[in-house]
Amino acid sequence: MAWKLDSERPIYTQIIERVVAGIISGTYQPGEKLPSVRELAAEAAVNPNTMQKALSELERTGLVKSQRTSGRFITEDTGLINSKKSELAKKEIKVFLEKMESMGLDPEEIENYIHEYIKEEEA
Amino acid sequence: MAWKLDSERPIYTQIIERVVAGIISGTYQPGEKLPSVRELAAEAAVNPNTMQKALSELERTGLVKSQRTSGRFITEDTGLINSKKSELAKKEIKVFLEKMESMGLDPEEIENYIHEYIKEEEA
DNA sequence: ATTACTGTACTATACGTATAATACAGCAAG
DNA sequence: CTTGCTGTATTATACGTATAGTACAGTAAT
Repeated sequence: MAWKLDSERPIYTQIIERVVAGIISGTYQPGEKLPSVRELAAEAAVNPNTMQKALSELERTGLVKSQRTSGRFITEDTGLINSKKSELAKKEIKVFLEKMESMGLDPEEIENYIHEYIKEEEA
Repeated sequence: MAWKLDSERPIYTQIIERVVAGIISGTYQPGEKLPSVRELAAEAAVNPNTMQKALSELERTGLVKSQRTSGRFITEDTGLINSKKSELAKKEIKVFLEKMESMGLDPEEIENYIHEYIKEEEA
C-alpha cells in the first residue's frame, strides 16, 4: 500500500524519516537488503527520482550503503544504529518540549497530559 | 531581534505557529492590538508579503481579526483560545507519541525518557 | 486638506521540490 | 552473449514559496 505522506513537507524528507524509523525500530534488520529504488518508489506511490533522492541523502547518515550494481543494504553497525536512535529520541523530545513550553505549559503539566493520553490509549 | 525561523518549512507556516503560541501562552492578550504587518515583518526579518500571508491565513482560525484600516486584534473570546490550546496540545502529543512509537519505543520508555530529560533541564 | 498610518493587491523573479521520460554502466543468470 | 536487474544521471515541466517593488482605499491626527 502507498505510504502515508503529506504534502506539507518535502516527500523525500518524509521518506528518509520513515526509513530511518524502520531501521531504528528493527523493521529493517542490520545487513538486510533494501528493495530496489523502483520497487520502493512503487510501494510508496512516489516517483523513482524522488525515492532515489531520498535514499542517496540517507547514505550520508551511514545507516545504509549502496552497492552500485547489486542494491542497497542496511548497515551492520548496530552501535551506529543505537546511537542514532537515542540521538533522535532526545532531539524529538527536545523539540516537543520546547513547542509545548512555547504554548505556556510547564513540564509538570506536560507530563500529566502525556500520562493521561497514554492511559486513554491503553484503554 | 529576528525571529527563530528555519528554512526547512514554509516561513509563513512558522509565523502562524509562533503567533498562535503567543496567543495561547498569553504573550498576546485577548483584545490586544497586534503590531502592523510592516512592523512585524521587520521584527521577524521577513518580507512584508510573507507576514501578510501568514496573518491573513491566521484569520481563518478566528484567533485574530483584522480591522482593515486600524489594525489587527487578538480575539476577546477566551473560550476559543482555551479550546484551541487544549486541541493543539493534544494534537502535538499525538504526533509526538506516534513518532516515538515508530522508532520502536513503548509508552513507558517514552515517559521515562521525558522524565529524565525534564529532571536534567531543571538542574 | 494634508500626512501618516492601517490592510490589501498585483507583477515579476528566483529557488526548491516533484514528476515524467529517458539513458547508461555494471553485475548476474539464462 | 543476451536478458534483466541494480544504482545513477540528465532534461524538461509544473507548482508552491519567498522576496522585491509598487500601488491603492480607508481611517485618524495634525
